[in-house]
Amino acid sequence: MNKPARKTRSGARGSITIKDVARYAGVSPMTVSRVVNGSQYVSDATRQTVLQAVRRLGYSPNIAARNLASARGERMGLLYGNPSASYLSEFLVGALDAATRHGVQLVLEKCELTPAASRRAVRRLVSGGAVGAVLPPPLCESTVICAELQAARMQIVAVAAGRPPAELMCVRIDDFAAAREMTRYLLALGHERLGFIKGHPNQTASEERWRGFSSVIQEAGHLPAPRVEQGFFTFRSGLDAARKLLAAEPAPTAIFASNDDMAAAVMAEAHRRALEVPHDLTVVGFDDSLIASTIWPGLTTIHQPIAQMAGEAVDLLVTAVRGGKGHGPAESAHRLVAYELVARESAARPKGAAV
Amino acid sequence: MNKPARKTRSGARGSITIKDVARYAGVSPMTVSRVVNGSQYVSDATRQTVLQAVRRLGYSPNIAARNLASARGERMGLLYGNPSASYLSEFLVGALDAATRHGVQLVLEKCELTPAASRRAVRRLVSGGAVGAVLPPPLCESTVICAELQAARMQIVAVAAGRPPAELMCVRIDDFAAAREMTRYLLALGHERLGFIKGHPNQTASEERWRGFSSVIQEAGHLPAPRVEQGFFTFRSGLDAARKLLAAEPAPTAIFASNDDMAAAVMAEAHRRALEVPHDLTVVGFDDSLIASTIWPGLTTIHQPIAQMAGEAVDLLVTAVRGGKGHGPAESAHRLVAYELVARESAARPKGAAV
DNA sequence: CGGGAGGATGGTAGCGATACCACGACGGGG
DNA sequence: CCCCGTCGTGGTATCGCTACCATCCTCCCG
Repeated sequence: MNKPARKTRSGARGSITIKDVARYAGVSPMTVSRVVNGSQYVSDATRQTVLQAVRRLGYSPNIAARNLASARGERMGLLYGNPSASYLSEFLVGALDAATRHGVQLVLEKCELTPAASRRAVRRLVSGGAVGAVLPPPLCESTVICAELQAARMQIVAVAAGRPPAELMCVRIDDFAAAREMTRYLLALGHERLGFIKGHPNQTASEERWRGFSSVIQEAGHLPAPRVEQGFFTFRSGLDAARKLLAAEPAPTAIFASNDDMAAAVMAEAHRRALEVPHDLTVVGFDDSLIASTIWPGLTTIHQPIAQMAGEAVDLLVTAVRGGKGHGPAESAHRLVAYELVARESAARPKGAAV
Repeated sequence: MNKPARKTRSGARGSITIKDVARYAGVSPMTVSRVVNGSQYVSDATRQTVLQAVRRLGYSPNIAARNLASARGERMGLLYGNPSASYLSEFLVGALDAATRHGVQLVLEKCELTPAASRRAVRRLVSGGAVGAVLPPPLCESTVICAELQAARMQIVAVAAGRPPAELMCVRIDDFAAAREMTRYLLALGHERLGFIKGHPNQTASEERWRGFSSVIQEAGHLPAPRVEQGFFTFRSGLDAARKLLAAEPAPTAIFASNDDMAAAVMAEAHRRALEVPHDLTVVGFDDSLIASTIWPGLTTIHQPIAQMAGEAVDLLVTAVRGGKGHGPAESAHRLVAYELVARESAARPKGAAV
């Protein structure tokens, strides 16, 4: 004689289980499971009924049970190793949020850019049970890492690569268009003598940004040739580039740096030369990383919805991993998300310009 | 007739289960479970045997199964909402790592500092199934949030509160001692005219740092009174403070800002006045946040092992939640971790000093 | 010296979900 | 017209672990 109480109504803790849904929809638990997991072997009518029951009851699958039964750990790896590190924070927030939503575990792994370190990181990820990996920049550009991961049969999503290889899943903004918009913004303010600091040549996004900038300049036609310096996405490299740009005669009235760290460096160098930003010099960046809003005056820059991108990357990964079982091999998926030009205090009309 | 294969030897995927350990140790699975979960009802001899078996076999419990069976979702909340935001990234890394180690889920929740927003955030956390919460600064100072959380019967760990209430669990560095060390460092370099920028008065850590600084000054005795300005941990407030400090006659040769954002602002202002750091002015910060190593010259500062602290916070939380069941109420636990003075390029001997 | 308290251990029944098979209902070719 | 392949669905057996009891044994006290 067992105590019969407590099993009369669903789970002990009152949460909705798959059985509740099944009963409500008048089907078997199995069918509910199939619907929830997107199996093809369910009639449309049944599927609708079940989905409605799910919605009505507010059912959400118990992750622990699912993992236990399916023995698929469903851990997603997140390889990081970030030179321009302010990125990571927001990225993690977005990724973690999506992971929680899907009930998968996120496993972090730090990774230097050397081949040996890459291999080690990937191995740790594999032995940690990860079945997919998110690659924020600049790791997404590393062919070594990608090759290693693919050899381990992992799904990969690259985030914010400028021109990702077609066979990889990818989430990014349109760097080219964003750079164009920013450049047009500078021209619209009345700037004519422009300076540009390129990003790290290893990253394809750098070239996209540069292409965007120069395409607008060329279209405008009548402008003096912009001064261009090579940077490497670091504050230090921005400082060097700024020194050269500002030493020129005549100096540019506006400088477009390929990321925020370098833009911050331009501001620092400008101040050292007793140039007020934005009164004497307009400075704009790219990324809207933390430093952009930390410093004063705040940096006009291109906002990347980093958290959202990270979230979508995890979404993509989960879909690929789950779908990869039922359907064919993962179809190549590229996702473009919207950027936004954020105008803060670092950009204004050039000094002599008419209002 | 079922296929008998695959259950002959432990799990399908070859992983070690509790039964393997039990068989190896010659006890029942229940006993193994007790040992692993630290129940008191196990004899020492048995415990040793089991532990040895665990080690020998490399057993690690299946988290999914554990969560399923015990119906304890074991989600930990992480409330954030960070003005000095560069903190968050490293914090998340540490917290997530520890969470993965313990097999608990981390649930993020953003939270403004208003009472209404706090209440909402806590409610979301509760309904999300969190049983404990980590509070990074500055949230750990909010009595509203703490009260709300305690009302929801959650375990709380405050991180990096300067002087935490005794009844809260807490992980922090010794702000007082760290500030003392930094101040002594400045004196050892030969600085005598010092400036200090206080942190936000709402945060107890601010006062600890200030007390540390001034205690060393007082002990030294012979120095001119330091110039002190009130800051609020933001770049902007650091700029204002720096302006006042550097306008003084004679100006200080070294400025100690209560965090890195403000120190970065001091450097910016110094450069604007054509003062070279560290040649003309020494600037030091506190926290070793990202900006400290992003800018150039790099900031000499106090390194807080943020990731480690976040990890310990999660450890503490897990222990409290798990232990809270078998043992008495959680004993108050304060954990002090080691800080480190990181000397970068922003501090040097004062200009006129003998070498 | 017996009975009861309580420590140490084992047995059994799930937790909530999926894997795998079985089964009925179609539909088209031989 | 029957057989067989495929679709849609339900049943059953776990997945690895812990809750909850039942049990045995020891030791203390009256």
